[in-house]
Amino acid sequence: MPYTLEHKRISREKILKSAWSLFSRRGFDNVSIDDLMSDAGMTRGAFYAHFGTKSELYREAILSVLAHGRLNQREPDGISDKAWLKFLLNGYLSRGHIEKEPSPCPLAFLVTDVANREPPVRDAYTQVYRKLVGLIEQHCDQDSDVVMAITAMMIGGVSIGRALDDSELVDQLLSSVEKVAERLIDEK
Amino acid sequence: MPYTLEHKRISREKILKSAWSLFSRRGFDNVSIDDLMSDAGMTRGAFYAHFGTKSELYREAILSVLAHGRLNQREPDGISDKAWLKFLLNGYLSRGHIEKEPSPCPLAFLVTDVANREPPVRDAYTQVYRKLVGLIEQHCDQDSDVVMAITAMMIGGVSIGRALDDSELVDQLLSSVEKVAERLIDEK
DNA sequence: GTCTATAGAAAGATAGAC
DNA sequence: GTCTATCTTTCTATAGAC
Repeated sequence: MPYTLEHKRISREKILKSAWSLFSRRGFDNVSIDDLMSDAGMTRGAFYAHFGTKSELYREAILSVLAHGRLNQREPDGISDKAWLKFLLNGYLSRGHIEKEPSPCPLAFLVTDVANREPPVRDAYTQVYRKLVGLIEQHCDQDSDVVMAITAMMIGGVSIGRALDDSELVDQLLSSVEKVAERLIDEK
Repeated sequence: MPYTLEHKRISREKILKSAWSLFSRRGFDNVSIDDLMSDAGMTRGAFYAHFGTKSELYREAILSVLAHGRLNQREPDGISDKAWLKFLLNGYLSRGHIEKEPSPCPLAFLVTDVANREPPVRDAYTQVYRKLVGLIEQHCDQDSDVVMAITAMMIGGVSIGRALDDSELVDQLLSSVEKVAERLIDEK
């Protein structure tokens, strides 16, 4: 039996990982199934043994953040809620996240892209969004207005940063958002 | 002489208007030149008398906001800077902007889309972004950190709102961003 | 399950008539 | 300047061999 269930699971995970990375960096339409599969080390035909359509993969790739995303990391351990939140902010609002991160945040990298897609994809986005909001809510004792404003700033900051052409301006934007977000967290 | 210079100018403006609307609502890749031209009341072939490539039109459509965008409106007249800014915020962070506006803000509607494109397009986006930042800076006496955070919240709020699947959550997001932005404006 | 080959559709850009 | 017709490429999805 050359192909086990476990082998299939691994192939599926490889495809999801490639999808997360490539869709985020280039957008749904600019990634072909050929691109995806060769990045995952397979060829086109194998794709349909795992997913019914390209769009279905898109949805699954977004949802995979819930299981594998940075948001699940509890390190550094033993620090306070506020400190953890500031640690999160610092990594999120960074040039590294924008330029190099192989598994970036789909909320920021795919906002516009998702808005133009079918309900199942937007539903996946909404689930991930709720997760981020919930997480921030847990780590700072501010009302939900402030929490939602902070997430909007984070996602906005990173997505705008990716669109801008001027790296100085990007640095300024990221650091401004970080400062103001920290101020909002510490208020009260 | 059936085709005057003025007639050409008008055709060009029609194409730009259609491009602004359609690109914003569906994204660059999901709008064909056929779609654009029939929306503008012409056929495909005529396109190339006005623009060299689809991408060139994209850039021009984004830049056209500088001349024709809401940001140039000075109404309601005779009100204070802060009041004008709050008026802007209220319209920007609204379901009407997200759902019905025929000429929406490309900064919010096209963030992710622009990030995946060539330098000339990103340059256009950057110009429009600077314009919005400058405008907000002029109307509130806050440091540039707060100004950039507010723009990130605005653009983030609207673009996320377009991606979400749950209209209650969208309302909550928009109103939260508006409240916190107003609070930041009034501070000090 | 994965491969190669291919069908079928869509879209960007060009050519030539009016 | 605008039209119709067409070339060409690209890509999703399927078919059939191993």
